[in-house]
Amino acid sequence: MQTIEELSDTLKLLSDKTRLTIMALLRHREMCVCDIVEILETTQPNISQHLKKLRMGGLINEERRSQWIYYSLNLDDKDYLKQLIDQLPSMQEKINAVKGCT
Amino acid sequence: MQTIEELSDTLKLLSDKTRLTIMALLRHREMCVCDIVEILETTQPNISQHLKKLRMGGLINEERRSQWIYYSLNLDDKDYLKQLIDQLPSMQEKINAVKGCT
DNA sequence: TAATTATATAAGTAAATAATTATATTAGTG
DNA sequence: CACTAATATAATTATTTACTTATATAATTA
Repeated sequence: MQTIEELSDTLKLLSDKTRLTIMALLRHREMCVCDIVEILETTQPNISQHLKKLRMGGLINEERRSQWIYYSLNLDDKDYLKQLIDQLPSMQEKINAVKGCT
Repeated sequence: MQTIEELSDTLKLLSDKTRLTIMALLRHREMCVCDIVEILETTQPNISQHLKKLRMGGLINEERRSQWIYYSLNLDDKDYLKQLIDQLPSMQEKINAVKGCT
């Protein structure tokens, strides 16, 4: 159970198409910023800012490994959000289509 | 399964605090516009416009009965949204606190 | 340590949108 | 039919926000 304000803030995070696509990507595997930038074909600051919002909203985890920072879903305690994310189409084709940024 | 765009549009509808509160209210029972206006303490056009968006997004039903138009949830085929709405706190106290608009 | 790669932050701009005020529509009633 | 009540629509305004461009930080490597 949460307040209406908490839930609306969370849904606001997920209601942006770019951020929702990031969540769809991370459903497949953790990714670093450059992976996401390449797949979504946008600028690095754009993705970086969206990731920051998702992280501050508690929806993703961040972990630095040398020069890369990996992001992953953080929904283990949020079943009602997992159900949402499960509605999203597979991003596997898009993931396969790029070569990786390293 | 839906497109990312469809889901983000739906979440945008639910990410507004006023609209999410309307959904929380309708979880208890169908309501006419004046009920909601009274409970949320805002203007009639404001609520009317939010209801229109929710209706056009397929999230609520509309039914006229003489001069009143009653709105109710339309989530029977959307389990992943029902779970969301179930996260919302009860509005029973707020509903009890008003006298009804008729 | 200079150069490079990956990422973050800051500032500015343009577009989207919630709320307000004013007006129109629809239905019931004397 | 005039009047009132319930609701919708239109237009305006103010706020929010996504994206861009420019710059800063952090880690790696030659």
